[in-house]
Amino acid sequence: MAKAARKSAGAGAGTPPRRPRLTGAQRVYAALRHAIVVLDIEPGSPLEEERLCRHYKVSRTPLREALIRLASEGLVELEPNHSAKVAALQFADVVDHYEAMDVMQPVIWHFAAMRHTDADLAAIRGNLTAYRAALGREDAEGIIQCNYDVHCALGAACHNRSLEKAYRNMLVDKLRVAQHAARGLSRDRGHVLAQRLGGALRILERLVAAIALSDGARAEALARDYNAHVRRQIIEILSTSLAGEIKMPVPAGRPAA
Amino acid sequence: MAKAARKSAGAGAGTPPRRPRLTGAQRVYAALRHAIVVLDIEPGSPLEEERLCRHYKVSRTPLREALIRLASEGLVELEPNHSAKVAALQFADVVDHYEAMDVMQPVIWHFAAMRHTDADLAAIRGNLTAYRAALGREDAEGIIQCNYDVHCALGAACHNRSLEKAYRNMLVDKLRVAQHAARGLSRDRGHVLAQRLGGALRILERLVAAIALSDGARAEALARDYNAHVRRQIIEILSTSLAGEIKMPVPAGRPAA
DNA sequence: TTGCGACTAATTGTATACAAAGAAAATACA
DNA sequence: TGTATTTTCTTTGTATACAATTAGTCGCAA
Repeated sequence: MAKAARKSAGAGAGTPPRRPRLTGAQRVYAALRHAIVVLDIEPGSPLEEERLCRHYKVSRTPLREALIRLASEGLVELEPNHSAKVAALQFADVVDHYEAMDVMQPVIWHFAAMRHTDADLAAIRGNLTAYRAALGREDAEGIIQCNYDVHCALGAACHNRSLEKAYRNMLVDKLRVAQHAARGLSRDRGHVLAQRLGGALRILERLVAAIALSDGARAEALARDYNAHVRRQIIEILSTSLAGEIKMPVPAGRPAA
Repeated sequence: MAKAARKSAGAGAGTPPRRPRLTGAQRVYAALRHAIVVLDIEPGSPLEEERLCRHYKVSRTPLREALIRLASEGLVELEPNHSAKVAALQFADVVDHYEAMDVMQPVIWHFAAMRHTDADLAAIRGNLTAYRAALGREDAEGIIQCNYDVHCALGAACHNRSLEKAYRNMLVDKLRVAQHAARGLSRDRGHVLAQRLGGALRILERLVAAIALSDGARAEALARDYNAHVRRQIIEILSTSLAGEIKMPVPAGRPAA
């Protein structure tokens, strides 16, 4: 578990020959982030510093640095003089997330279609191939990670730092939502996920075609389809499989958009 | 300068009776953030830890915590084994920012109109009053801060954690852009800003009316007007007054949307 | 003069010690 | 027995010392 020090999980966004010389804080950050995202650590559970220090074999200084960075990503909650806690994902957060995605996804895909470079398109295709393979293997972990990578590549392709940053932040939530959903699926989660997300793959393949043609309007329309599809699948899984695992306060009396 | 420990610069978003018991790291974070945003510290300049420690009278541990948090906000750049640097704002960043705002602002305003509570509306009105007063005083600093507060209140009123988080991140950039622009205006910056942003105030007043009527479509339309207006004003200021101050590499060969 | 290389100084990364705040437990009292 | 208070203990916040890395300087040789 502790070796989850991916160099930079995202797509091949132009980071120069990154030195593999990682600081301890970076290692712990990556390891903790992975552990939280894949739910190796229970949401809501406290993160006592001493305990984590022993586990990751570092002192409190780099450990705290990792916690601070995770806190600003929203993955852990920090309150002065209290133990850090793994941020819990409420059902309302899932609803909010997909609503936000409904806004961002079409824009990102549109811009990606209009502004991509050849390298961007190649990166997207590469990540999509990996995603297809993961679906074929019915590898739940791989499906989720590769889907994330595809979206990172799309974010990079739209060539707007501001939008890309916002999108990447949302993708972290997406990762967590997907992991929560997958978790409710007992043993055959790979199979179920592959079933449920096969349609998503087809949409993504059409997206690549639209991007190659620089057809922004089509990409935008596909984004709406994609998001509606994925949201329905994930919400169904969450509603049926878990029902209680995730805290599910009545979706609140919010007027519909 | 070091007493810039605003309790929570944002709008009256529902934080319960915050204990005034701030940790040193929080103080330094707030002070440094303010200093960077209002350009007391030159963009690009290095932030040696020892020097800042002496200045803020804390040890390196809390200071580094502040730097890490600022780095994840994008206000400073952190590279292992090198001094932290104040992130520089390129002209391309400004362009990206307004493009992203073109996307987010209409959505935020729409949702704010549809979902606000009475308290939200009151908060927005309060912040707008402060903004109007700042314009009347021709107080550049106040204009920028109150404008920020108004937008924070709007973000809170849309009741979607995901969108609000994304919007708030963008507002930090907005702050910086505005400060950069104001900086190029020599002595009478308050007067010039008040002149240029008078139109923005009128749009915001119409927005409040639309929100009170829960008229989402109107709010959305106003957002487009508002953003177009502000972008034009700010870009004009940046183009004429500075021209060279901000690094302005040719707006890059990006295909238009 | 120029280019390379070792040395020195400065700066960051990490570990650890101590102070302070909070939580839990034990005790005293009604 | 229940509650309030004090005490103890755990856990975080901060300071500081040390290790590791980097940048700059000086010297030397081509």
